[in-house]
Amino acid sequence: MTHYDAPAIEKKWQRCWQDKECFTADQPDSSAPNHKPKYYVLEMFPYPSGRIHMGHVRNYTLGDVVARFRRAQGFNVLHPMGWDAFGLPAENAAMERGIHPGKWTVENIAAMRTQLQSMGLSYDWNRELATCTPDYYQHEQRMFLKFLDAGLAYRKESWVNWDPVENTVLANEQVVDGRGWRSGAPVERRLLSQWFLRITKYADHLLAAIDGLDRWPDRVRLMQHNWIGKSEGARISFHITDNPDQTDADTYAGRAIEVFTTRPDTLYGASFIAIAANHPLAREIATHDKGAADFAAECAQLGTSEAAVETADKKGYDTGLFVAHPVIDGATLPVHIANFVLMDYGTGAIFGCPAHDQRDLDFATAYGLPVLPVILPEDAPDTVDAGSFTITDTAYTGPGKLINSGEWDGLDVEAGKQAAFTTLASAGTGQAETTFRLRDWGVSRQRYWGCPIPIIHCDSCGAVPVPDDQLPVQLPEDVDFTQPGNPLANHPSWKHTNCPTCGKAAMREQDTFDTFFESSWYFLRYCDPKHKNGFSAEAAQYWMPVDQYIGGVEHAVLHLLYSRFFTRALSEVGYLDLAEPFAGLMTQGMVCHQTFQDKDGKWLFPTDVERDGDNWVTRSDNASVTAGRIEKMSKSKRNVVDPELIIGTYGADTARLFMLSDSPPERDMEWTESGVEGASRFLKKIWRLAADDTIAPPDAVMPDTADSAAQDLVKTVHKTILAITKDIEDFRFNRAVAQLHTLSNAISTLAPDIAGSAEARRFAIENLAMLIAPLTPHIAEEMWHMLGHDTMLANTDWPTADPAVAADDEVEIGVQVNGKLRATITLPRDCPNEDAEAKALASDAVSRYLEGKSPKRVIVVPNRIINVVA
RNA sequence: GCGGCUGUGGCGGAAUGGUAGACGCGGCGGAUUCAAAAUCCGCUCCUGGUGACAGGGUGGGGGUUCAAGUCCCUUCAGCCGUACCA
Repeated sequence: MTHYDAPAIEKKWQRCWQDKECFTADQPDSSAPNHKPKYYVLEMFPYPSGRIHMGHVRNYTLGDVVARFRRAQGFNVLHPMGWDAFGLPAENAAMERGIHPGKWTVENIAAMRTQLQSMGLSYDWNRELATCTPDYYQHEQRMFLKFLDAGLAYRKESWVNWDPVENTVLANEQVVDGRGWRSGAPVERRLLSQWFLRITKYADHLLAAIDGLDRWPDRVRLMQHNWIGKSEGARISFHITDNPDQTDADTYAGRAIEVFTTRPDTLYGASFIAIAANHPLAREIATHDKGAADFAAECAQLGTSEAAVETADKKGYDTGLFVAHPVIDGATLPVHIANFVLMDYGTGAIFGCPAHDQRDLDFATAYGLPVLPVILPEDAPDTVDAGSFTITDTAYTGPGKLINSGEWDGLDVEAGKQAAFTTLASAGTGQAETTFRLRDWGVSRQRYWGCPIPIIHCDSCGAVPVPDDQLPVQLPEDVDFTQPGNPLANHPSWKHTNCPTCGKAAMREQDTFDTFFESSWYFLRYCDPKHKNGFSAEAAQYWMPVDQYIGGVEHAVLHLLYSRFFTRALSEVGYLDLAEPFAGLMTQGMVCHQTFQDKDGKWLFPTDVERDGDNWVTRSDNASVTAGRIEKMSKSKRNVVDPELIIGTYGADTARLFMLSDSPPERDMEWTESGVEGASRFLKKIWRLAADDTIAPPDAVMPDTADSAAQDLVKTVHKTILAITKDIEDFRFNRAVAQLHTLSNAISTLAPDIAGSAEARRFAIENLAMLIAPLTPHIAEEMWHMLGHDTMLANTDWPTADPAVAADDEVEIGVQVNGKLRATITLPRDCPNEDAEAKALASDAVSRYLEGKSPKRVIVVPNRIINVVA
C-alpha cells in the first residue's frame, strides 16, 4: 500500500483538469441551445498584494465547494477569477522601494496566480482579467462618459484630507489622530472640485429592492437599509433677525437658515440653531469673525472621517446671530456653529431640542442653553405634569404626549408631527421632506495608479469629454514618485493636450477613478471577457445575476451598494437590462490566530515560537513568550500563517478541509496547528479506506444474505448523501465535514468478514469520494481512481439517495415531566399520539414522578418529545 | 458617536421553540511496538454518589411558554463598518 502523497496527487489532478478543460464555462450559443441551467459562482477578486493569505484561502475554498457541487448537480457553471489591480499599495511600494506600480502589480499577479493554482480551484482561467490593463479600464472610461451624458455624473466641490508636507490628498486610513501617517503633519480639510456619480437618484430603488434580495444575509440587508437611511421629516426655514447688539446682523437679517428635522413635533422645545462648520453661512461669517474662523480651523483638523467627527467632544461657537422661532411669536434662538453637525446630511443645519435629543442636551448643558421638555413620557407617573416634568442629564426620546407646545398640547408624537406640517405649511415656513443619509459617490482620486478620468479641461469650453476615437486615455509609464504630489499631475507632458472642441491648448483631467469603480462591474466583464464593448448584453443576460457571491463582510455596504447602483446605471445607459447583480450573497468571517510577543513586547511569528509544557518559548533561544489574544491575522501583529507553507507541508486538500471543518463560514475562525493536523489525519484515514484490498470489486452487488450491520452502513450512506446535499446547499460546510467523519467512522468500524461487508464498504467509500470531492477534490479523484474508475469526479454526477432507505423505522424520544427530561423511550416512527402517550406514562421514571396522580396534561410532539405536565 | 454582528464544555463548534454538547481538537486509560511515531479501542460539561441516580448548566439580570441556547426586554464584553484601505 502506497502512502498518501499529497503533492504528487495534487499536481497530477490539477494537470488532468487543465488538460481536459473541465472548468471551461460554455458560452451560450443560440444555434446549439444549452439545456443545462446556468450557475454563476463568484468570489470577490483579490487585490494583488503579492502573496495569498489565509483569508483568500478561505474565500476561494468556499467558492470552489459551491462551484464543484453545482457542476456535479448538472449546472453550466461560470467560476472566474481576476485581479482588482489598481490601488494605493502599489503607489506605496513605488515610494518606499522605487519600483514602478505597474511592474510591482504584474509581478504580484504572477506570484499569486501560481499560489491560487496550487489550491486546485475550479476556475475558468480563460476569463482572467486585471483591472489595471487598458483592455479593462478603457470600458469604464466609456461608461463614465455615458453616465455624464445621462446626467448620472457631475462635478462639484468636496472636502479632502490634505497633507501640507507631502502635498497630497490622504485617504482616511492614512490620517492617524488628525496627522498624516508619513509626514506627521496635522491634516487640513481642503475643498477640491471632483466628479460624482448620482447614486442618490436610485436611493429609493436601492432601498426598496433590498426586500427582494432574499438570499442575502439579513444583517447585510439591514446595514444597507440603514446606510441609505431614508428619513421622513420637515424642512423648516428659520429667518435671521435684526439684532441691535450685533453690528453684523444687518448683513444677515432676513436671510433664512434651512433646517432639516425628523422631529418637527418638538419645535416648541427648540433652544438653539446649530450649523456645520463648513455651512455656507459659517464660512461667510468666518471671513470677518476671527473666532468663527479659528473654530472652523479647529473642526478642519478632525479630518473627514465620520467616526472622527462624531466621537470628538461636542463643541460650538456662538455666532451672536439670532433667528426667529417659526411658530412662537417673538421668540428668538441663538445660532451656533457646531462640530457635530454634518454638512453632508440634510441641510447642514439643525435646530437643537435638548430635552429630546441627547447630543443637543450635551451641547445645551455645555453652553448654558435652556432645556424645555415638550414631550411628557407615556409612562410618567400621574403626579408628574407639564409643569413639573424636567430633564436633567438624559434626554427623553420615547413616545408620549406633547406639552408646553401651544395648540399642539395633548397630541401624541405622530399627531404632533402632522400638526407641525400643517402649521408650518400654512405659515409658509416649512414643509414635509424626505432625506437620505446616502450621499452621491465621489469617484475622483488624486492618484496615479488608477483609471484616468477621460476629461479635458479647456479654459474656453470647460470640462470636455475625450472623444471616443481618442479613447482609451492611457496612464503614462514614465512617472516619478520621488517628488511630493500626484505623479500624474507632475508628469511634464502627459497632461498637456488640445481641446477637442475648440482646438486650443488644454489640460487633461489628472485625477483617476476610485478603485470601487473597477469592482462595480468586473462581474459583467467575466461574462464576456474579450468583448470590444466591455461585455455583450446577450452574455450578461445569460449569466447574470451572479447566483452566489462570496466575500468578506467588510464589503457589506460600500462595494455591494456601488455594484447595485452601477448595474442600474449601466442598464439606464443601455448596456444591459438588470437591476440586481447578486442574487445570492454569503459573507465569510475572518481567519484569526493567536498572537505572540517577546519580553520586549515585540510581535513574533507563529513559526518563531513553540510549546514548552503549558508555556510558549522562542524556537531560537528558548526565551519566554507571552501568548496573547486571538486576533484577525495581520502583518502588523505577525500572527500570520503562510498558505504556501501549509500547502507545501500538508497539501491543498488539507488546507481546504481545515478551512471548512470547524467554524461555520460566516463566523470568524481560528487557525490552529492541531486543527490542520486533524484535517490531515482524516484525509490519511479515508485514503487507507480506499486502499483497503478487502473491499469488493466495482459493480459488486450486495448479497441477499448481507448482515444487518452491512445493511446499516448502506442506510448510513443514504442518510449522509441527504444530509450533506442539504448542508452544502445551506453553506453549512462544517456540518458536512462532521457527516463525512461519521460516515468514515461507520465504514472503518464495520467488520470486514461479515456477509455483505465488502460490498457495503465499496458502496460507502465510492459515495464518500463523491461527497468529499467538492471539498477536497484531489484526494477524491485519486480515491475514485484507486477504486477502479477511469472517469473523473470532476465530470461525475452528484450522488442521489433513496429517502425510503435512509428513513429509520424507530425513533428514540425523550419524555419530560414538567419540562425536565426523565426518560427516553423507543417508538415506531410516526406512531399514533395515543400510543406514544400510553408508552410514556407507562415508563417507570414517569410513574415515579407522578406519584400515582394522573397528569394534568400530556403534550406529544410526534417523533420529537413527550412532555407530561403533572 | 452611529449602524451591524458575536457570546454554549479545557478549546473550535452542534442543536425546524422539543432529549444541550453531534463531529473534531485536547486530555486520561488501554491495545500494538524492543522502544517510539503512526494506528486502533474506551472514557471525557460541572458538582455529589461505588452505582442506579440527583442537582446545576448556553456572558449577566428579567419575561413569554407545557417546553427557551433559540422568542421578547435589559445589561456587559469583544469584533466589523463608518463613505479616499481593499
